[in-house]
Amino acid sequence: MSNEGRSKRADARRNEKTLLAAAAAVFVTSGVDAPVRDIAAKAGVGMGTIYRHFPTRADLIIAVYRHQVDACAEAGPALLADSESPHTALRKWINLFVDFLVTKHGLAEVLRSDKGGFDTLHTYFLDRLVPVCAELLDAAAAAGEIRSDLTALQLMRGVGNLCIGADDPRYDARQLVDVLIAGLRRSR
Amino acid sequence: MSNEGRSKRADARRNEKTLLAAAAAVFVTSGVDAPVRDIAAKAGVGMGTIYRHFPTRADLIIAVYRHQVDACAEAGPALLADSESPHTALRKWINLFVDFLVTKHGLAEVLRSDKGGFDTLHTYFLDRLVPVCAELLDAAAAAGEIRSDLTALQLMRGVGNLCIGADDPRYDARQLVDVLIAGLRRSR
DNA sequence: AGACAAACGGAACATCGCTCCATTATCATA
DNA sequence: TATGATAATGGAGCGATGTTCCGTTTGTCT
Repeated sequence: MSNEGRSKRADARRNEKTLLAAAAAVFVTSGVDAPVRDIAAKAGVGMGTIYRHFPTRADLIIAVYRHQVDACAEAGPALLADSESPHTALRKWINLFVDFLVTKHGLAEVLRSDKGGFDTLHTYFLDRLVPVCAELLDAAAAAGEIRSDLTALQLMRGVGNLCIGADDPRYDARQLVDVLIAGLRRSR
Repeated sequence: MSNEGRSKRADARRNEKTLLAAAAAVFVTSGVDAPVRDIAAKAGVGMGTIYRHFPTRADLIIAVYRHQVDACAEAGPALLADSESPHTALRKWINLFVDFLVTKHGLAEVLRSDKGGFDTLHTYFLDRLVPVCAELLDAAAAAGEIRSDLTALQLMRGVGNLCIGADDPRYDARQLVDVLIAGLRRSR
């Protein structure tokens, strides 16, 4: 899907690039659930073209943010190597993830749910990031720094949920995630 | 609004009861964002009737769950008096709130947002519960048991967010809330 | 150049929230 | 009890949005 190779026609490849740029632009102004028509208009293409390239909205969102998600995933092992303790590495990595989420209006909202056909999006994020999170989590648990009764999947979903509604200035998602991570510390 | 007294016509009062019952029934099967048409059909009335009695969906949801929210709010002071420590009272009260939220499909989802006209719902829950939460939070802070840099509003929103998607059996909202509350404990 | 398939565009259909007002039912009053 | 004022109803209709479908256009290959 979203083939970047030479296998498609030239106009198809061109339109895919145009669509990604248009979608990225619309996402920052109207959020990730902007009307399909708006994205099509911004790109100057018909709606059929969007659906041909990105059958579901999830596919489009994934394509737009793939690089950033990958960067976040790849930062995990590096942090683990560079930080003085696994718990610190975990905290830094989670902060990276939170920074990414809160700057994408509405992304955390649609990331949450298996509802509405956003299955693919949910699955992609989890497949890509849960293993990284698990590595950091295991390291911290092995070092005896945190409780070990929480799975990486649980933690990721919890953090994702806490980032919902971060647009509201009265709600500080970062602070709540801090509290959550503090709660991981092994008691006593 | 939603006058229960003798001031309205008999058929109006009758329809209001019918609507509340129908809405409650539909909410458990289809979630709180079930189509308005479905609720009207279930109640055997026209859609205009719904909008006359409950101008926004939030009004309907509030009317359906008002008693349970009130019960939760009133349980706060009682828990504070009965528990051995304010922190324990806070934990128990939060658990009460979480139990309420996770059993109402989709309620946490719509509770989150100022988006989509659910303002009233958000406001009602917060007006009713934040003062109670603040009392418990202040007591625990005064006892030196928890960090004091978190507002009751922040905490309530965080807990509400963590309850989103609790339908999924792989996601245990209660456990994550436990971790969050544990994170409130004053370090060292 | 010509032909063929890939890609396109946008009209058309479905769903849902919400409004509007002609019609119906209730109730105070004579 | 009959009646008229008016409270309340119901559902067609409008606008917004997601999604499909197919006649038309355009690239590419020979």
